[in-house]
Amino acid sequence: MSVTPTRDRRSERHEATRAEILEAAWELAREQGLAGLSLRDLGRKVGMRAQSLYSYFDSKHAIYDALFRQGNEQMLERRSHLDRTADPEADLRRGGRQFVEFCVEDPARYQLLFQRTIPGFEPSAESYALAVTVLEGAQERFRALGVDDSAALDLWTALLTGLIDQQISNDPGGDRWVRLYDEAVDMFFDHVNKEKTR
Amino acid sequence: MSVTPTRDRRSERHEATRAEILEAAWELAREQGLAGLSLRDLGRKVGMRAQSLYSYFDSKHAIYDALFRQGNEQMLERRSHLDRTADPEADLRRGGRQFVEFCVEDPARYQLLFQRTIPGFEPSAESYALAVTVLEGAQERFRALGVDDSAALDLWTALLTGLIDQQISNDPGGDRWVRLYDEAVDMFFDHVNKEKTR
DNA sequence: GTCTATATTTGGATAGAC
DNA sequence: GTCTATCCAAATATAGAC
Repeated sequence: MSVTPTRDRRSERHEATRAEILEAAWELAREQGLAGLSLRDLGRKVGMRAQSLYSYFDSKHAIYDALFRQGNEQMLERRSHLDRTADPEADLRRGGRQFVEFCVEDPARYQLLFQRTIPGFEPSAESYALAVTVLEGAQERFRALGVDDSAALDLWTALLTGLIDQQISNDPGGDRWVRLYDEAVDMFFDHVNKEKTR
Repeated sequence: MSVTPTRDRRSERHEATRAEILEAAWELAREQGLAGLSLRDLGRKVGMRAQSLYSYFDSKHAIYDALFRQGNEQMLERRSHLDRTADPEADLRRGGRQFVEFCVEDPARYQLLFQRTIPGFEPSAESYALAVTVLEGAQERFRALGVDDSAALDLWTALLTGLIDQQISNDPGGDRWVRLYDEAVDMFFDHVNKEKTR
């Protein structure tokens, strides 16, 4: 008679190896660019042949998908620590700063999650929905602020991504643009509040 | 006795073919992304084998270089039609708008000129210097405005590239972010003028 | 699960005939 | 200047032995 153990040591090991592969993939993406990721290098990094990776992922695409999902989960995890207070402007300020820092701290992740530069890669609808959640959070706070203008949300995202893109493209690892965050947000809220009272 | 003609029909033809190749390269870059450009496709598009392209360019790299140079020349040509008036704020407004439109009208060109996403491609120092010229023009107008703050210039570039990036990434071919230009610039100058009078 | 062996494709690039 | 013929390298992916 066979006994079914409650823990499946085999699949635990499988999952652990999968996680190890993804971690190595992040490192390679950071080192040589997201598009430069190759299965050979990835295999070498985890101590196996490229072909053996197929025991863990169906394709290279599936690896990008898993990375995309991990990135989104990291972002949601980060955002879950943001409390909502009675002051929506302060909430937006903190949310925006967190977003900028999250993006700048790992340009490869930013590229995967928010830019469409991997040829032929489309995130799964499920993962994409996570990203929309973040935008909706911001929109809600704008409404709480009394701003019902969709242009305000678009201007807000443009302001944040402008700082992020300039920081990543022209001063990687530095803070030349990130340090302008408070000033930029002051500017933005001065503008929004002026529009409101018109 | 041989006679030297004043026109060299052979090199004229050579130059014309080079130009034709570059035009085809732009089209391919627009269609399938800048990084997706391949010599095989490029040759097919101009009706020759990939190997024959080597009669016109030393390498694929040399083609990117030539494209980079052309893109910068196009930008400078465009900017040469911008007059400098007695009103530096109006000059900045027009210059910024022109820049946004120039970038948005050809995302592949924007990617080549301003983002660093082609693996291993570094523009020649000469071409890079052209790009710096544009920034210096903006800086000069800020000084004329009485703004001597380098942060203002950085905030200005972040604002413009934020609109551009969002437009290209999230509404290609549309105007969802570009149409916010005037509002964004109003916001910016309100802020700058407030700082000035403090 | 990992390996060897191999298929296939797709790049960039060179040599030499015409 | 263009072609054919080739080379070389790198990449994804599959088959089958162990």
